[in-house]
Amino acid sequence: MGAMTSMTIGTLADQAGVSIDAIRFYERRGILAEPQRRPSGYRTYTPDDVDRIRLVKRLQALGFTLAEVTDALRPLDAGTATCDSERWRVEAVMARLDAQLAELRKVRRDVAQVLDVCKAGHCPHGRQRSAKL
Amino acid sequence: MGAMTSMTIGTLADQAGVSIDAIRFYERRGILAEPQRRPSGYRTYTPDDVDRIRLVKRLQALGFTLAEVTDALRPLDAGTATCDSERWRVEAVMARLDAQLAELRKVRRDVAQVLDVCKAGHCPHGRQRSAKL
DNA sequence: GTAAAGTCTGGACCTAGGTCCAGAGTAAAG
DNA sequence: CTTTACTCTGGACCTAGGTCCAGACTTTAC
Repeated sequence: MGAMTSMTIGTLADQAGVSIDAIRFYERRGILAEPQRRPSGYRTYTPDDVDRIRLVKRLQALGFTLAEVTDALRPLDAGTATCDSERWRVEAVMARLDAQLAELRKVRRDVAQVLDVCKAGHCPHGRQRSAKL
Repeated sequence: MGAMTSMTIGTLADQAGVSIDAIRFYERRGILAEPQRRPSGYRTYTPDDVDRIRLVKRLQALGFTLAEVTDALRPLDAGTATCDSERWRVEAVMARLDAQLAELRKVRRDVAQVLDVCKAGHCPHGRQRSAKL
């Protein structure tokens, strides 16, 4: 007998830190696969779904749209696709993450500079001070 | 006489890489200050406005909402505030950038791992493979 | 001086990503 | 069993961030 840890939508929502409505919304959008149902019609989920949603939220927080997340996650789905045929998607995500990392570092550097000027007492006020950003 | 490089909204839009409508929208939202006007009513802008919009777009791309950007940029505006009184906003931005940097690195590491498994030929298929993410 | 291109205001409309019912059935606790 | 807590479906509604008119005026190019 397997681990058998299956949960209802409310529990999943709590564990993943999203709303019940959001979960049903993700299902409609295809971000989450159609879940198993009890005879009553109640959806049932596994702990994997918690991880899935958490990952979605992480990518989303980094600026990915839900459509992009769906694409990015496709290699992890449906056994029909092979790793070779879908790997490029993951690689695309990596490329994007790297680009974002670079941009983030640049912005950070620029903002740090503003802060330095500020600390040094040369308050960059007036409408012409943002030239360096 | 000053540099006198002033431009119309269309030029600003081109240079900053956004639409004319977006600029007027930013103005309504207070992200951009009310610009000078010609007697005709035409808005006129300076190169500083190009930089301002570019910065807004950069922060936005990193996941900041327009409201947050407005807050973050307040220290750069209106001469009434002093550097000391507004510096915390810039520091808040820095904190957020650092947090994002950390998160980005983590996600990157996780995604890289998926890719490794993939390359090693152990295709992580089926609905239970995302456990490590 | 006239035509073409640009700008003005104001409001309607759009997509993404959700939230919030209502009305009805299901599950769990006492 | 009854009460209380969940969940179901479907559709209306919401915010953010813009886009897209229409009708009228301004500027630029010829």
